Amino acid sequence: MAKQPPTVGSSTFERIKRDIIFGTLAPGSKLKLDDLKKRYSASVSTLRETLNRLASDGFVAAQEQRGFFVTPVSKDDLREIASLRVLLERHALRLSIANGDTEWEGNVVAAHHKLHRMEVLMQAGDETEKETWKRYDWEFHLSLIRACNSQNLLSLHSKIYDKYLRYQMLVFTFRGEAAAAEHQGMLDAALARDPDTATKFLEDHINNGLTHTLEAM
Amino acid sequence: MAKQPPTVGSSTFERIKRDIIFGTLAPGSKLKLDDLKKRYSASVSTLRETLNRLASDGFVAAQEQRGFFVTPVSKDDLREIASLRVLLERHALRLSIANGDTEWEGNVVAAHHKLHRMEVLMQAGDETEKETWKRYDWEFHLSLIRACNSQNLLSLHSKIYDKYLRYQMLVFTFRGEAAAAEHQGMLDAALARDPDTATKFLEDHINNGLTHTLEAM
DNA sequence: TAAGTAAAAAATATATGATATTATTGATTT
DNA sequence: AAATCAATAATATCATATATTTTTTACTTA
Repeated sequence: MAKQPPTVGSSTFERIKRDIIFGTLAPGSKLKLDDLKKRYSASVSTLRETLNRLASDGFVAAQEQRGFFVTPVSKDDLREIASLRVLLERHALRLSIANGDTEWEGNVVAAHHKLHRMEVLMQAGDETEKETWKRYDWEFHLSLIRACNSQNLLSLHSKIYDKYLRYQMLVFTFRGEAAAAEHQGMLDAALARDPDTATKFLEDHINNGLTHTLEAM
Repeated sequence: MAKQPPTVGSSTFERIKRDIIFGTLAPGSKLKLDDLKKRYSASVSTLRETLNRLASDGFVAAQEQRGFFVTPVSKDDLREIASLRVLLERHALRLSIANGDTEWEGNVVAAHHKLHRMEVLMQAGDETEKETWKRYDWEFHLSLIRACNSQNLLSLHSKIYDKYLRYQMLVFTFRGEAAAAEHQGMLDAALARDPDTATKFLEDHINNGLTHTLEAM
């Protein structure tokens, strides 16, 4: 029962999305089909499908008759994204804390453990694992809200998270101890089933990250 | 300076989306490329681009190697959608009431006027204008939150609104006087710059609609 | 008969080439 | 420098072709 190999379409989608999030494809740059064809070794049909999907997700801007561009960035857009992330993730966290069972707690603890290990490493100056660290960050935040009991909410949140992530990657700098403390605060409050404290830590966490990123832009 | 004719792609997108929202394409049904080709007179490539976009928006479910389906409906999904609409629209309404200028007020009043005219008509038993009525409903709700000052929020909201709309169309019945009163309440509170009352009316409005639809399902 | 399996048919995923339309560029003129 | 127009490039769309995968049908065997 091996997982079937991903189709050209879905793997191209992931690759382009990743390249946009991690800045390999610069904000605002033109996405010429001919270039992409070489770069991702896929046909025009496949690429157009992919770009249309990414456009719907907001990573690509499609201009009728003029083709596709990497969605540009701006401070205002970042502020909007951060604010939406707060709105969605706070809400999901509250629901999750109210609904989560022991299984959920276990997953949260596990996710935090992995993230924390990585944070210690990064604070020691090791920056080789940026991507792993970001993945663990995502997994921790996701684990916290996973018991919110709304697929639609989780799906919306993950889209916003990815957009937020792009801005973080754009000006990459590690917030270190502060961010780690906020994560710890969220963990403790979640396990203590204290939604007010947990959401307070979350809100600070996102807003501090926002300030940090805005300053670096 | 005439608006340029829409491309085959975008008009196909709108048509299929509309057919899903208004139930012409039944929930869960298979979307065979060959059939769609005839029905919308577009090529497979164009259709696949369209379906991929709709999949990203959640109106179509794409199953790898097995093609596309109209996203199924369920009571739980509807509850999630309604809850998200409350979350997003409440938030946007608060921001909008805080930011809106006189221009905004004018647009809100105008949108409500048109909606109200239609509501009177519907209460008199005329059901021929369902689609116009629904458009005016959308325009009124949009006008209220338009001053929220966040493109991202508006865009998220419009996607959720459309999903909610599909459920309403699915079991179409007019809530009549009650809904009209809630609209009036929102209008008055918005003009009075009373966010608490306005969001209360909004929340009731959506939740009553939800109950109404759930009962009819 | 039920269950399983192999062959056939249908549908999808992907690629390519062709055409019409639209944008962009560069040269030319005013 | 601005405006114009031809030449070039790029996109949007479609029709076809092929490989793969699903689904259906027919057939076999327990």
